[in-house]
This record gives sequence, C-alpha cells and structure tokens, in this order.
Amino acid sequence: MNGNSKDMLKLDNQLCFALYACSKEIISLYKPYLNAHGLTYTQYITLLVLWEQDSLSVSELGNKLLLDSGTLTPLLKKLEKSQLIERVRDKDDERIVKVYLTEKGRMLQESFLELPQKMFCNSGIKLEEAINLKAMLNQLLGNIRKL
Amino acid sequence: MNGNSKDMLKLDNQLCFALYACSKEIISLYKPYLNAHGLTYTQYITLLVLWEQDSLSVSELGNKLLLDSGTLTPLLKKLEKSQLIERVRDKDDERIVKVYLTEKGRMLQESFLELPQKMFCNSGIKLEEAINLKAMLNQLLGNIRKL
DNA sequence: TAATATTGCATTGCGTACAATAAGATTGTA
DNA sequence: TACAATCTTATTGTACGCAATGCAATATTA
Repeated sequence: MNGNSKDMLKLDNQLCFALYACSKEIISLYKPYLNAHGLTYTQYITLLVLWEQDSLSVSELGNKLLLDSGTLTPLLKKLEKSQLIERVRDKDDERIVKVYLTEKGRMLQESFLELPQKMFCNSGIKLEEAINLKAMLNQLLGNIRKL
Repeated sequence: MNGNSKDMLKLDNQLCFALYACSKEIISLYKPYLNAHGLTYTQYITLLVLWEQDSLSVSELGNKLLLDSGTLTPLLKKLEKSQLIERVRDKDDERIVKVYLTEKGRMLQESFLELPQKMFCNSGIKLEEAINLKAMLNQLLGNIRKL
C-alpha cells in the first residue's frame, strides 16, 4: 500500500469495500438459519436487542441498532404481524411507541442459542482473531460516531 | 467474552453486527463527497473497478463487486443515463453486455484522487491498524467465499 | 444436427436503508 | 397560558441487495 493516489482508488486497497463486502457475505451465511424461522438479518438483530432488554421505544431500538424510524417502523410492523412483538403507544407520552416481545417472541430465542457458535465455526476464523477484529471494529465505530 | 449461550446472543458480542454497523457508518462518511458528484456508494465502487480496468462485462463487474445482475443492471442504466458509462451488447456473444467508461466517466476519476486519503483521516484510525484490519477482513472474506 | 444444458442479462418482488418531510405530543418559557 | 421549540414516530421517495424467474444466445452431446 504505497501513497500513489490512483493506487489508493483501487478497489482492493479500500478498507471500506472490505468492510462492505465482509458484512454482506457474513450476513449471507446467516440467511439459511434465519429463513428457516422466517426472519431477515435486520429482524434478527432487532430481536437480539429485545431478548437482552424488553420494552424499548422505537428510538431506543434505533440507537442500539443504528437504524432510523424509516427502517424500523415497517420492520416492526412485520414482526408484529408475525406475532413476535407488540407495538404499544405509551400512555404517559403518546409520542412514544414501546415494543414488547410476545410469549412467542420470547420463546424464539431458544431456537437461536447455538447460532453464534455455529456462525463462528462457519467463518473459519480463529477465536483470538475474532476478538481482535471485533475490538478494532468497535474502536473504529467509536471514532466515527464521535465526529 | 465467555461461552454462555445467551451472552453470545447479545448484540455487543456479535462480530457480524460490528461489521454491519461499521460498514454502514463508514459508507455514510463517503456520502457528502459522493453526493456532491451525484453518486451513491455502490455507483462509486463500480466506477472504481472501471477506472482500474475498462470494458468489463456485467458478470465480471459482479464478480469483483460481489453484486448480482439484479443490483447491477439498474445501477448501470443510471450511470449510463448520467453519461458516465456506455452499455454495449457484445457482437461475438450477444448474451454479454460490456460496460465502457465515457470520456466524462474517465475524467471523473480526477475528482476522487484525494478521497481515500481524506476518508482515512476522517476515520481517526492509525495507518498500521487500517492495514491490519483490512488484512483480517480480506482473510475472513476469503474463508467465507471458499465454502 | 436436433435436443438438451448452460450462460448471461433482465425483470419482478420483497426487504431494508436513509433523507426529507409531516404530524402529533410534550416541554420550556415568557 | 400561549406558543415556540423539541421530541418521537410515521410516511414518502430513491436506491440498493438478493432470490427467483424468464428468456435469448451459446455450448454440448448423443
């Protein structure tokens, strides 16, 4: 990686493309497991958050997932239609819509308990490298979001 | 990061989410620069490939960008409408559509020569870390795509 | 060479992803 | 208590991203 301007415009020299491609390819590894339960990746990570902490508002979910209401509103409506969550407008502050897991939604967690381990194996990466990689990504994410 | 199944289902413990979030956030850093020239990120990386090697077929572009024809066909039509590329069906094999930069498309590269350097600074990451991170991502990508 | 298989692109449909905007509710303050 | 500012969600429009399908062109093979 030298400093030549045109070399740096090569796709293979771009960190951003490596991130973009890796993200898509790893998500594609999840798909067969998620499709088996009728879920998309975005729906899955939304459930991950709710399994960790139930009863969040749309904006709280958005903050954790880095998604805005334009993405979340239709997605949450689909999860509601699948009877995995309920959307309830807050009585005290009617601007807020709170999201609750249904019993069905809560139970669904059981089906995914082994998935992280399975995905880790599929990735063919070493544990130490995965930890290292995630740490670097989180630091990069922190840098960006502080701007 | 211990081995508890429920802990591994926490969003913060998921390498995939770190990739997904990082990818989106870095792409969002590109947007102001790309919008100034009427480009999206996907259109930009398509041009990156063509600046490096002109006259590729749709499938060759797809192999490099890891995108399929359902994504590329409408995107290439937009770039053609902007007069940055031309799409020409191959005379020898009429199944093939070859993509050529126009003079306007070739000249546009000049506007982006400094962008990689600028984005690197914006990311607040150290050079050594960026190199390390990209290497790990490319290795991970290689692992996945060998399956 | 006729039948079959494969290849390469285009189309459709669904689901994000996000900017811009709208609309309703709440809060702060004069 | 008006009322402006802010907050929160919803809607709209544009652009991917990909699976599934269609179809025309080419390659293969019996």
